[in-house]
Amino acid sequence: MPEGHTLHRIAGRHRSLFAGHRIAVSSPQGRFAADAELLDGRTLRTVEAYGKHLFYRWVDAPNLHVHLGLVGTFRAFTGDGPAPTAGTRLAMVNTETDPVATAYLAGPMTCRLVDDDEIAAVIAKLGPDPIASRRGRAAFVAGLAKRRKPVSAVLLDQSLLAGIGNVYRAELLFLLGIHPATPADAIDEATASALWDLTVDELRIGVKLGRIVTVRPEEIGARLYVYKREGLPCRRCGTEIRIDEVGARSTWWCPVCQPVGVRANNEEQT
DNA sequence: TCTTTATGGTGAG
DNA sequence: TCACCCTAAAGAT
Repeated sequence: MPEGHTLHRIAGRHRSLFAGHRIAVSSPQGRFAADAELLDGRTLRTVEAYGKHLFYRWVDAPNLHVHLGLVGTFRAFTGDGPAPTAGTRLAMVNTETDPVATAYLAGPMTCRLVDDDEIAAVIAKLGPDPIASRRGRAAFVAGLAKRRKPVSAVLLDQSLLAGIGNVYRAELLFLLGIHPATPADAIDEATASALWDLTVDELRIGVKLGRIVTVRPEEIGARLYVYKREGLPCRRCGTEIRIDEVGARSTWWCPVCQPVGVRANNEEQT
């Protein structure tokens, strides 16, 4: 499910399954039916991911912009896949390859046709995507220094950094020993820089593994340090993990490993 | 068979 | 800050 790593995984998979082929496009649910007709039978040129957004570029047809939101899912199959569910907004089928390839999109927040300018406008509102490019550290560090809100809230701001979601924000702050309520502008430059570097590394691990795994060294069955672990012992110090609301969303932290204050644990820097 | 929950974002007030 | 959108899987009954 969707943080930045998921979208880049989907883009890569869909490029390999569909790009360069004529694609049968339909809307089993019906809500995208009129637009699907404009894409049906067209050749998909490529698929791009930026932050949590997906862009499908076609030959002689408008671009498709998809954002999964909280509940959206994109499932892909090769060979005989299942029939689409009733909620399938968009179905793409490539019969030009053997085995055939199918993708079903359900529950997206956004599924619309756009022109190139609209894609540019979407990207212009986003901060650097650490998966798309390692460049962006300076902009991120400068952006943090300008914001007074708690760093845990700021990390979800896609205009500062595109692709981080609720899991990564909790895990990244744990790894650096930063209390979630720390004002963003109270974080020193070295720590902010380390936060960017760690974000790049963790998101890329997520793309590679296909899921968010921050625990190191990898323990059997353990993927995350704090996310959704309230009341359970911290994997490093045994203290009960806490949960609180930040910006209307839950976040989790260890009160010992992430003390109030600005002291960062820079052991993650190598 | 319900009810709940979710890794997200927008727009109204 | 809150209501709301969207679907599917997991959990409760």
